[in-house]
Order: sequence, then C-alpha cells, then structure tokens
Amino acid sequence: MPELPDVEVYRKYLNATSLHKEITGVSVSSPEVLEGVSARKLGFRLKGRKFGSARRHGKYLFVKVEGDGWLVLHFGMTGRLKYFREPGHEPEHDRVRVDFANGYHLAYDSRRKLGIVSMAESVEGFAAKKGLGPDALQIDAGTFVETFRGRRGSVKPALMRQGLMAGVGNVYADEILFHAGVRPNKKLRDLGDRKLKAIYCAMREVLEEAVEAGADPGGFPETCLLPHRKIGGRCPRCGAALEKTRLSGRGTFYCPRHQR
DNA sequence: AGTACCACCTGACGGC
DNA sequence: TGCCGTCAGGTGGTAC
Repeated sequence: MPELPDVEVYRKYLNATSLHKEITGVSVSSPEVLEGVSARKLGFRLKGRKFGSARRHGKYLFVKVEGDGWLVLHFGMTGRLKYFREPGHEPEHDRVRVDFANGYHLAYDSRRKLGIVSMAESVEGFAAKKGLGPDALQIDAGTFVETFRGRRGSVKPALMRQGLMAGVGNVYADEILFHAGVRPNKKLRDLGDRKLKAIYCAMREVLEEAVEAGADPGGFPETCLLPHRKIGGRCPRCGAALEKTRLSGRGTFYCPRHQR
C-alpha cells in the first residue's frame, strides 16, 4: 500500500496519537527490519524520551525524538502503524513496538518485512544519503518539467524513480497518467512542456485527493482508475476494457481509448 | 541512461 | 482439500 498518500495518513495518525508521551520501552520482534541500528541501541535512544512532531519525505516518515535525532520509518509494500492499548489488539505482524507511559503502544506492523526502521541525525541528511529527489507534494511545476523533460525512457517508470522525485509508486503513477490522459509507456522525449505540466497538475490533484480520502481505496470516486484497477475492469469514463501490461516489471493499467 | 530480471519476505488467490 | 504457480501498491543489485 504505502505510497505518499498512505504515509501522509500515517504521519497524521502518529501525530494524533503518539506525541509528547514518555517512551518506556521498545521491543523488536523482527530485527531484520532494522537498518543501521541494533535493537539494543534503538531502545537506548528512545527510552525515557518523547516523540515530537513527525515529518514525511516521499514514502519515508521521520519522527522527531526529543533530544536525539529522528526515528525513520519506511513501510515497504505492507507496512502500517497501529496505536493500541489492549494486549489482544496488537496487529498480526508487529515487528517493532514502542511502549508509552500511558499504557498504550505504537506498533510498526509489516507482513512482508520489506520496509525499514532506522535512526537519522537529520531528515535532509537521510534523504541525501538515500538519494531521494524532492517530495512529490513539494516540487513546483517548473522543477517538475525540467526534471522530466527530454529524458530517455517511458513516463511511468520515471515518475516512480525516487531519485528524481520522491513519493509516487505504482498505483498512483497509473492514477496520475489516467487523469492526464497519457499512456504509461509514452516516451518522455515525445512529451512537450504543456503535457508535462498537465501531468504535474494531475499528480497534485490525485495526491491531494488521496490524502483527503485517507488513502482509503474505498474513498476514491468512481471516476478514478483505482476502483477499476483490476483485470476485467472498465474505464469509468468511456467503458472501454482497461488494458493491463507490464512496465519496468510492474503491473500497469490504463485505458487504451483516451490514454495516448 | 534505462530497463529487465532477480532477490528480499509472506500471504492470497485461481487452476487443477 | 491440497498443492503449485503467480501475483502483490517497495527498493536495491546486477547484467545487458
């Protein structure tokens, strides 16, 4: 799930639940998700401290640890957060858990363990180390056009390259191109500035609406691709059968009729 | 510079 | 019912 809108929703969730409470413990049941920090060290750095507010860059969530750097969360394909109290309510694949003095816990849950939990001294430093481009909701139209103009290759894989721009993943790339009326395998060198600007506008609209909808697939209007994004799905605008192809190894859906 | 393919890991689903 | 192949919204490495 977690692309930019999902992570933005997690950020709000974390802000609403987990700030300014003393951390009394940290347990790591799957140390494989830790990157560059041991379970012991993570506990040592968090215990007795509190979370300040959270930031997001692309698909990464950064939680300020008051007095000591940032906790970094990346969700891979199956990660999520859950704040809970009762022992029976912990999520099924609880990999790292933070305990608070009020008796509640924040769980980093990840079935496939493809995400990471780490610590960083600064958001900017971490983003630079990972080679992340500007955030997809922060980038301005001019920078967007310059970034993608005249590049080799197809438009969709480029939109998903976190080094060029951070935050867009497979599903939202399809959604954005659907709204912009551009075929995912369209070569960037064949797209003029006007069309790139249209893709930029579609991107903003799609991402902002997705955040508003709580990144809940059920919260998307029927006019979006997402509710129809499956084999046998039909274009909500013209009823044409959606095509499914593979691009850069990723499942890709589009309407053959008005994405050209 | 891009892309295809594999790997990481686990589970769901469809076909037989 | 059970087994098997395939696929899944992320990222990173390798080999063209």
